[in-house]
Amino acid sequence: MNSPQNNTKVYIGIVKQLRTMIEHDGLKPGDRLPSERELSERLGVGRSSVREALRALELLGLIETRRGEGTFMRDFRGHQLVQLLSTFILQDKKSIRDVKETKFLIELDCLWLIIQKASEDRLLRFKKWTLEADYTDDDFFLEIVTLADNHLFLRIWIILKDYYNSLDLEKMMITKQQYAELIDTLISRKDSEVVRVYRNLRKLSKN
Amino acid sequence: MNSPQNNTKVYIGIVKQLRTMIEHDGLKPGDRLPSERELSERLGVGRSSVREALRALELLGLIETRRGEGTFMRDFRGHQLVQLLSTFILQDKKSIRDVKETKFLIELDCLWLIIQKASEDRLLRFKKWTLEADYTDDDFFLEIVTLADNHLFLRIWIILKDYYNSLDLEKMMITKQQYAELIDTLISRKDSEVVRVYRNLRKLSKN
DNA sequence: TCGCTCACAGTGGTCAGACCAGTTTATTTT
DNA sequence: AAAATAAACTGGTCTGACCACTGTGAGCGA
Repeated sequence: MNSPQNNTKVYIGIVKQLRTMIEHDGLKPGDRLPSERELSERLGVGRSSVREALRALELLGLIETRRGEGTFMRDFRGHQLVQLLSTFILQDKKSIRDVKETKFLIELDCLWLIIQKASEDRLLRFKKWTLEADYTDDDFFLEIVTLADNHLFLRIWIILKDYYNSLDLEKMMITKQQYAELIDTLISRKDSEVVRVYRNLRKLSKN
Repeated sequence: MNSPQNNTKVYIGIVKQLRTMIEHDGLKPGDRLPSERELSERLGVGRSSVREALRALELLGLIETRRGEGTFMRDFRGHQLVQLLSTFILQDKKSIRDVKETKFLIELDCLWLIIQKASEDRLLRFKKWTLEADYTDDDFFLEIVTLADNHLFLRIWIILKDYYNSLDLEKMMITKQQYAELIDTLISRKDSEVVRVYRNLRKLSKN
């Protein structure tokens, strides 16, 4: 499906070559990449072009550079993307509302995922933990989102959380009782009509 | 201009200054940014540093450069970020499963948002459209996600959709009847217990 | 006056070289 | 052997140069 990219910029090509290089050499987080000068020579391009590619990857949080040491693979998390996406894209009031809404719905999605995926026994322990755990809002939902076992939701949620906190808004203050109530409700609805339709659609989407 | 602070890289500072510049001048998608050389002079930094900042923003899909013309604000969409995030981050099978799961749940979230936000009348027209519209899967859900009026969900969904399509997987084939059934169910549950708990939590999160 | 050509200025794209500021490694000195 | 020093890296930045491309306007001809 690759279109004939006639006007492909050099740094984009470098990014792609880096990607295959990383895959081929099996580079993992923490591993070191070749130096800028070596890449420049090996790929037959100028060092500035290499740098443009690296800076882009750095901003995306995929690599990390340390002066005097080198360039390293990074354990991708939200990172810089957070500040940029947030400060650039999320400026008006409506956007802030969208963030709240999205964060909230993702948290509920994860709660739902946990309940759908967990066994009866696991579910009881989960509910018990909900009531007993000593947590702040962030920690609580971080646990929820982690338990949902969906890395993508985790990534997105962390980004939203960081942005949300940077807004210095009033925090949600929800009691443990309310959480427990929600979980109870979701559990009791585990076989409800809505969920059944959800399930059907999901089954279909599993090719 | 920039006091050479220890750890702050110049191009990061430039990105931030660009951001405030865009905000201050009220630049909108399609508007032109100052040339690289002018920015270089105005900010008191080298042109290569300016370029590193611009390339990073370009990769994020925030700006667009046209040789011979200039640099322009972009109407942000998934863009390059898609291919990069996808090829770099989403490689193993579990990640693919996460993408499907996330895409699916976001679509349901948006459906839920529409139903929650819409008036009785709007809802009827929506349901009618669901049955009558001639759409592909993508178009249908694009409409759903758009109607949900949450730009963040829209952005994320487009990214996921593009990645999903690039996988060359079997498409979901769901009938209009099934869609309608789901919508009916969601509407009928609009005031159900689950939704009420959702609402309560949401109210609390509205500080 | 109108319409066309064409040179020119401006813009992004790229490169090479230079220097700075750190880190690591090898070498010398103690 | 240990410590101090020097050399050889690394990324960070700036400058100047050249290319390819675009828009403009001066100048020419009709």
